[in-house]
Amino acid sequence: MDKRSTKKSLSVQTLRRLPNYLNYLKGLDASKDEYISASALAAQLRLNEVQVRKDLAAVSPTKGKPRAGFEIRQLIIGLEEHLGYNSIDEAILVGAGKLGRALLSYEGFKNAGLNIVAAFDTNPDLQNKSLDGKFVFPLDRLVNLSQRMKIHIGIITVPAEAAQEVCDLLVEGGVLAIWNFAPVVLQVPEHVYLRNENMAASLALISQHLQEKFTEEA
Amino acid sequence: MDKRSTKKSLSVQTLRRLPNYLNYLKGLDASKDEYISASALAAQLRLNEVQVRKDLAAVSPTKGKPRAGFEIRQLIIGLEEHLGYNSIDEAILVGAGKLGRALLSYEGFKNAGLNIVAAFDTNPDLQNKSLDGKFVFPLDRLVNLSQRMKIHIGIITVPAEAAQEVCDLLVEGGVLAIWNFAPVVLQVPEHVYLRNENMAASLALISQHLQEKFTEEA
DNA sequence: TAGATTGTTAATCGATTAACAATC
DNA sequence: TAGATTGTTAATCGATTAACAATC
Repeated sequence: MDKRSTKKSLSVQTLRRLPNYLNYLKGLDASKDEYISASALAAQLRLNEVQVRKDLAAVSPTKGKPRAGFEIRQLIIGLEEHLGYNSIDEAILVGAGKLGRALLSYEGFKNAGLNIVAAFDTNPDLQNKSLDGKFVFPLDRLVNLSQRMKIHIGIITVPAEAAQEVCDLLVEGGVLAIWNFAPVVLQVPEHVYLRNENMAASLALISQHLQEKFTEEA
Repeated sequence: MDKRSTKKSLSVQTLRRLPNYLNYLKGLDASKDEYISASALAAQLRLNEVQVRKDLAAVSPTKGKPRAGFEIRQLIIGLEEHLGYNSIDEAILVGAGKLGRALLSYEGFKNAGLNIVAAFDTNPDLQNKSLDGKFVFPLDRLVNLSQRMKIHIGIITVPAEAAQEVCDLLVEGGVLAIWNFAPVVLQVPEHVYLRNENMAASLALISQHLQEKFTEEA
């Protein structure tokens, strides 16, 4: 049996917390402590203790030890495994504007299991040369290249107006997941997983919070 | 009584959906329909009908009409109000790297009630001139300028290692909310609202989804 | 042993969904 | 009137938190 299939699938909420655990643990001095308790980690990250304990129990390959906590090295391994950092996925990015280029040049993706192999753009000035280390192709090469390279992930960083059209091309190119940074609700077929990075929502949360702060002061 | 204080505060989940409603409604041909039903909107956005109806009821200044639905123009007004698009908040951005510049030049923030008034960076090559329409100051001007301009929001787009230090400066500068793009868990005092834009989590969700797809096929 | 910490079971909470009456 | 749609109340679901026994 494939070992992968034994990996339990985690809730969206849990998965959101994992990168934070990983960042924190990696920031620790490895030579200092071998173990960390769920309680200590919870205090640092301002989370509920039981919640952290359950999360850690779900990802740690080894059990936690009473009185000690969880083995940090094992936790890191488990977290990276569950975050998919070991299985590299290949992606193409469409829209080599400012945001697109920021993503193209972001070094952190490599360690997070994402490899952006090529970029696409309609602007002829950007085409057929490298930009931030990735070759930029014209848009009409997308479907063919994507199919031939069996790309799984498409990243959309084009303006809102162009996003659905690009999305359709990616689907035609056979991608199985789309990471959308454009502020539009895209229509995708059932079998394609759509993940929207929605900054407008973040902004709205900040805005609501500030307004509350002011009204309660008044 | 201040009208603002009558605005009910919405749940995080609801707030996340609002930008999608707004995008969709704004994309409609204004001259075509005056009303839209929660059912129709739900179908378009692949959401539950009752959920959409409740969301719309919460933000629409006018009640929905049986047999017709909600008045689109009113909905747009209500959505923009609840998303905070009418009250402009001023922000400063720290870290004029690729991602920082992408945000500096993003036109959409203006309409979303966010005005980035200045940028800061440690790199002398970038300092004391305009970049993407914003003036870039050296980091040691941050606290003073932020205080004097009574800035409410700080945006962090520096590498992980520098993020906490920048965060502390922003807090000292008196910001009330921090929008953090660096992959670190920041420590902020109680009164400061922290919003993490956590792309690692998005990526993990995509990765988990792809793995499930493959294991269920196998 | 005593006490810190894990792991598990039960209670709580909030969000989603279902059921259905009210309305135009 | 009939039927589509709203609005509301109740049921369900899942995630968080609390309580507590097990363990080293």
